[in-house]
Amino acid sequence: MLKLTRKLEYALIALRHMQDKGDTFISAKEIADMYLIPQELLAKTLQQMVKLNYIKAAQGPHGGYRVRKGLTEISMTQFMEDLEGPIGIVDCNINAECIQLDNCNIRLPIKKINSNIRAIFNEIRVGDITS
Amino acid sequence: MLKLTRKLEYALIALRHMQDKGDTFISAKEIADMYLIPQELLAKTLQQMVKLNYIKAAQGPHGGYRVRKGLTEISMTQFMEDLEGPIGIVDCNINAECIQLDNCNIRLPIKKINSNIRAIFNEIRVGDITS
DNA sequence: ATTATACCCGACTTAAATAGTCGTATTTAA
DNA sequence: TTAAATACGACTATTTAAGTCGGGTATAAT
Repeated sequence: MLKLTRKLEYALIALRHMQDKGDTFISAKEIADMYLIPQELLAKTLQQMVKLNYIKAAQGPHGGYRVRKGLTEISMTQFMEDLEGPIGIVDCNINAECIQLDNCNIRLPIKKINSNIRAIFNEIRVGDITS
Repeated sequence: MLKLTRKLEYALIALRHMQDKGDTFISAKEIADMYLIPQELLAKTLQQMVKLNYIKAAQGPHGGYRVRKGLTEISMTQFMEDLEGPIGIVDCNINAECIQLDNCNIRLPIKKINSNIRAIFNEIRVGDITS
């Protein structure tokens, strides 16, 4: 309950590691070995972040990834939702497709909690975690 | 990601419904029918709440459950953890059994986020949702 | 006493989400 | 030409959450 996904953890760990290394390209293997993360899984996550323009990739030997400037300013909400889709502690906060909607007697207070949680992640920037 | 369990939703819906009905005993079936919740599942959850002394049960015809006074003062953190176990957005916030612990480069900021989320639920009482 | 309604409880099954693996192709530095 | 790296999609496994079932006990009403 209320867990972050591993993908997100791995992404943040990787970003922080890359950030520490400055402008040099870091391979998925290096990060996977260092933090004992399954390499293929990490690789997929890094590729996703390339598409999102969060990081830049270089192919070939001595290739790898490096963080793009500006990433650190992105809010955690955006980061998390880009990687994993919308945040919502219950489904009706996301798709509003619930058979009980009209009937539901706890909808409003739950919605409020949900926005409190979003607020937390809105206030945090990726850079707060990775630098 | 970051979802509440249905069990928790069902529990809150049931509590609110019972609360609205005052001191009369309400059957699991009545609630299940009204909110389209699987009856057996709801029943199990209600039974768990009886053990936790959150509600009182009466057996036999016209039996059912009713809310105990004082429940509304309990914090959501306590309520959630009683029903579903410890809250932690990552595992190392719960059991501290992670092979990467020493190595982990995002542990502290994540821990801080975790306590922010706990803080939200600490400030909310069950009664804020069910009455 | 009997019956019907409701709680009690544990074992089981199913479904969904998350996590992880594999194979193949492409790029590029040495 | 080779080796090291990314790119990408399909596949499998694991874990967690959700839901079901069967048999038991209590009790009010008749």
